[in-house]
Amino acid sequence: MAEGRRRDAAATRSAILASARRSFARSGYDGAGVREIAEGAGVTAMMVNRYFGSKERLLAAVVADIMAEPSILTAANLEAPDFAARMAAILVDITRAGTTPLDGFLIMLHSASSERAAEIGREQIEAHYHRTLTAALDGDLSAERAGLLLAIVAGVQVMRQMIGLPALAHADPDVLRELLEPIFEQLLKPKDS
Amino acid sequence: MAEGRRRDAAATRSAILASARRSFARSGYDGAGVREIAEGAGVTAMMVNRYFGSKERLLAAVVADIMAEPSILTAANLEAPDFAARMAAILVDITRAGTTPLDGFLIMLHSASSERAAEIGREQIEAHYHRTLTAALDGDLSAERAGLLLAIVAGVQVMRQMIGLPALAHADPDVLRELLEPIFEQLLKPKDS
DNA sequence: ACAGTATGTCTACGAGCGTAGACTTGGAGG
DNA sequence: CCTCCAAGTCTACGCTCGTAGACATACTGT
Repeated sequence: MAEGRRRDAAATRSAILASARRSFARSGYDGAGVREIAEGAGVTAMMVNRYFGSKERLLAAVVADIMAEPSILTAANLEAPDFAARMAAILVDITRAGTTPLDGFLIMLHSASSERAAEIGREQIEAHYHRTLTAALDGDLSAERAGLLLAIVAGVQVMRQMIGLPALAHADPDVLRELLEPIFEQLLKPKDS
Repeated sequence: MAEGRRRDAAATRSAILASARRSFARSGYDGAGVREIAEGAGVTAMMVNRYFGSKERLLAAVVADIMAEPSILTAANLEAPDFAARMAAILVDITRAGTTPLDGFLIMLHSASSERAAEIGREQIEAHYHRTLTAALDGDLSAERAGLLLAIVAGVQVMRQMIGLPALAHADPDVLRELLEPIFEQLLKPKDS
């Protein structure tokens, strides 16, 4: 087991959770193995099941953990007058090459081929991101506009981090920000029928 | 083996290719099994390897086959004056619930957790979609704008077909079209510095 | 100091995966 | 008609996966 830690249940649980988060973000639900996750936490595979019951329950714990954290959609950001600009800046920064801070989306995207994982992701995305964003939008069609905003966030993540399309992955962040801002602006501003 | 066909190499090859396309689109590269693909083609698993060498080579064949087909980015569409509207309409129609006509993106998205599959997908996307679209755009930053367009296409696919976010999956197609069109317009129109 | 329990490990299982080689069978040409 | 090669199948391999139960060990309360 890990050197620094000896027989600390809470710390072990956290270590497994953190390792699972990294592995799921990198390889998706199916791609990440319990043994690999355990090794990343400095324990054996069985500890995963001891602490979380099963791999599926582990994923649910990871996703719940992530959703509890602040995100692009914090209240502070949602109420700011320059929300579009903030959102563009955060999205570009967060999806830069070599980093995976927005694990929530990434895990779900990588895991979406697994039926069960997709379901867990959909519930969490809808409950946290989509509901919050919809509530923050004024005007008609707020649910659809919120959905499209999330779709764009997801798409940028996919192309920059999963596919690694060079034109986006290696683009000048300022350029991307300037291109994305008016798009966000367009979806954020009230739509009256 | 299949009833209607008896000992026809070309037909068997096509059947395997078509079945693989369905399976890869549904479950991704890792999720789809060779036995399942073979069964969908009415043959045994070994035929897959006999005809395509390996599962990886089969994926490459499927992707190449898909890329050779006409897509949103046909020359006719690219040159049309109302390209943004066309693109929005096609995207919405193509990602409606229950259908998976744009297998190319979908397979790649579902398979992106597999390192090798992501590489195959990136090459094909860049060579076909991104290059074509970039060339069709006037003005500055055409590569970045093309990349963002593809990102939005990917994002809408992800949210509607993979995640199945209800607000998008069950939305009125006309509403989505109207929301997407100005966004595409914005990225398509020349950007001069 | 010692017992008891929480913590962690070891070995192993059944299943599914991609793949390989030997075998069988159908169907067309002489 | 009969032969022979393409077309397809069968059995099985080595591997990895998630999971289970029995076992070992370190900490803690008394």
